[in-house]
Amino acid sequence: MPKHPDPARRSERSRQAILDAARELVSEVGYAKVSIEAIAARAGVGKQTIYRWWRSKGAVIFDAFLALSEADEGGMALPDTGDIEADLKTVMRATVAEFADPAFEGPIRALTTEIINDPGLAAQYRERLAAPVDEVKKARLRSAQQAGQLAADLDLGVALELLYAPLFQRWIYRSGPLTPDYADTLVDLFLKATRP
Amino acid sequence: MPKHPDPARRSERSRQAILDAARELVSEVGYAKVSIEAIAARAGVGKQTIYRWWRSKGAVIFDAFLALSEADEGGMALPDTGDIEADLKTVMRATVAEFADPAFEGPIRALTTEIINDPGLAAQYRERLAAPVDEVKKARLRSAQQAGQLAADLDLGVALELLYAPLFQRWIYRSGPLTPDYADTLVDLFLKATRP
Amino acid sequence: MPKHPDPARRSERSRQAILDAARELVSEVGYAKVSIEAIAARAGVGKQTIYRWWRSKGAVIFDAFLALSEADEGGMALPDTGDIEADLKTVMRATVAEFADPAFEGPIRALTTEIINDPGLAAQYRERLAAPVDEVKKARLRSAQQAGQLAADLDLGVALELLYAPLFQRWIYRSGPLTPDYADTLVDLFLKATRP
Amino acid sequence: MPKHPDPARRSERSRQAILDAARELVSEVGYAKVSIEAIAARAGVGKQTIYRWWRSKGAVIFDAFLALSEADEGGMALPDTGDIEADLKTVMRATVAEFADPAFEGPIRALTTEIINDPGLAAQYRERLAAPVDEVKKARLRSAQQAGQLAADLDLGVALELLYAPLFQRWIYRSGPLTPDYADTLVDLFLKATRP
DNA sequence: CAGTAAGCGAGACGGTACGTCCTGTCTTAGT
DNA sequence: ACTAAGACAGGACGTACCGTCTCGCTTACTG
Repeated sequence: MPKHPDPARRSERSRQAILDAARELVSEVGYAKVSIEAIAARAGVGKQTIYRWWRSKGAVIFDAFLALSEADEGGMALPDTGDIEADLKTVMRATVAEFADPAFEGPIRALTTEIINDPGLAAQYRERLAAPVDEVKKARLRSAQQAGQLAADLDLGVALELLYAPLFQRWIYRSGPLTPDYADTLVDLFLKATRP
Repeated sequence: MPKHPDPARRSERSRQAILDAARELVSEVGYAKVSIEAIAARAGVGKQTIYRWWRSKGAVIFDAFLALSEADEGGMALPDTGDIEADLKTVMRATVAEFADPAFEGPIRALTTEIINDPGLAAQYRERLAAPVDEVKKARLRSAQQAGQLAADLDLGVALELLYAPLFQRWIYRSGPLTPDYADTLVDLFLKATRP
Repeated sequence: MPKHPDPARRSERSRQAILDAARELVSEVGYAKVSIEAIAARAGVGKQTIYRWWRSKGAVIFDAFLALSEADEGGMALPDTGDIEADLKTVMRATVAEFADPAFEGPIRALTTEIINDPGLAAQYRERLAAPVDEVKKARLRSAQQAGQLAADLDLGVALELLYAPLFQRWIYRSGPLTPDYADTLVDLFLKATRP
Repeated sequence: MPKHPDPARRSERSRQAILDAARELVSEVGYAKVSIEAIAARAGVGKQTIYRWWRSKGAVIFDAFLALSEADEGGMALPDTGDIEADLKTVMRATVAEFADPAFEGPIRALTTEIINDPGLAAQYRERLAAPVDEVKKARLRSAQQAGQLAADLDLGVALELLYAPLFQRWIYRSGPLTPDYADTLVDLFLKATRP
């Protein structure tokens, strides 16, 4: 049985220093070149303190960004003008812009890399990062559904996949440009596929 | 000026030994734990010989799997019974099964990891692995298009994304089961989105 | 002012457990590989309890063996048949045998290592371990002196050095065999050097 | 079978840098506080290069001092005025002074520590450091023997032990002062024990 | 006879060093 | 010229301990 340290004795100051250092280092040198040694040194912390509480470099960095995103969780909401097409295009154009933003690239590619190879991290990602965001998106779709703009029997989970996955895949493989036009195209196809 | 080695003098025997060793090691210990040293040792080759011809571990392993897949490139074709729905469901169910196959997992996740972080590898992937396969798929869609089963103005590249990306995303994030039903659902949505 | 803990409150049970654990560990893994952490763990004791009462690993282990040897201090006496040559040969042969005993080796080499590098430990060694034993030996020599078998002006401390140091040095450097013959040779030389 | 690296490929420049760094560090911070990491850093050498050629810190430092002492091996000779008592007193007083010299202490205590616990090192010490020196001393004794000043059947190895070991033991245990008088006393006892 | 201060087991902490592994470069011999 | 072999400087790995530092708990003295 793996022994877990007692969380009650955990030093909050060290935890914060580690997460901060991890974030800084990732943005300075890139995910791949971050080492646990460097995080420990930057945080002014013994390496053991990292190994005591995280299983891997990926887990630390994941936590670092998780903590970041959980901070600004509150004020998330999608526009709801009643016009589902207009609203989705607004949102998808914003998403496309976000994916095209170079500052966004590094950490997210790194994160995705880790998630691909670590099922545990994937589960955490889904539950703590993706799920809350998806829930907000589903709320907007549900509203449209009740307004009769989307098929009543539409599975909203699958719907989100249909809408977002093409964009995601194109971003991963860099297999095409991420433009507002592309966002519109995806919304058009999505609406055609999901209308009553 | 970087000196490029003379490809004419390249030892074919060493090249093969390296690619074989790379393939074996990936399946034995997993992508992350494969090292260039280990490949060299297994192949009975000097490390320099690897560094001379490849830029990174990722490039070697990519080449190793590329060579493998280029071997059986010839006989690829999709069913064309005239019934686009049936044909797509057949293909998508097969694809779903392939993604769910554990033997398929390791190497592909590793490959995807590399592709995410290396634009050069991504380009190679698209051109040498994805493009030929996509062409075959597009041929089937074009046939349906000409039969009036799909919208005439449909962009086939986008179409492929719409069809396959949801599956791909679900596989990456392990965010849902990969079942025949799911394949059917995707085909249904796809056909609804793309019909004339 | 360095604060000294109050010896009155010292837990005898912990003290014993620590000394026992130290002894066990030394004989199990050898002096060099014993750590204070291991002693504490084995003794079921907090590390601080060791640091509170001892200055170093060496001090603990020294104490452990000291306690051991002080236990059987009583019944020590050298043979006195009146024949100093025979008596010394008996004793020296026994000493040679003791040094050649593998079970004796490990701890004593370890102890000597510590003593060489720690003057404080050396002093303790001389006063608490060597002195009592030397006193017994000197008593026998004094008896011989009074019987006119040894020079009246012989310094008994130097005499003991002359008798035992060659053996000790040979043992340290492993520079020659430790045999009964060797013991006899040393006694012969000693007696020649010290007779009236 | 332990694999030994090929000595032919060994870098002489690295070897020298390591031995120099080892010597410097020992005299700067003392044997116990020297680490292999520090030697490597000071020498501008990878740790692996040290581990490749030496088994332990002790072995490196031993080699460092060995190399040093082998440098000035040539001009060693003991005085031979024909008066063995005067000559030995000269030599022993010098030896006593050497042992009492604080600059001499550190490294030699450290060396002795290592030798005690490592039979391999002890063998090297005897063969490469002690033996040549002992040979010179034996030569002087042999000369006295031939002049009829020492017993003809005296074993010169044992003789050296008788002469030097008491001093050595007193130095190790710090069990008495190292003075010229003490040197004289030892010579007197030695000559009494070994005269014809 | 409570109150309090010590010693105690436990173990997290900032650190240092360990010995191993691998990287990418360089050198030597052998085709 | 290219190769197999492998030494090299460098640096990160994950582990083991160091000696210090809280934590609550128990125990024994004291007011």
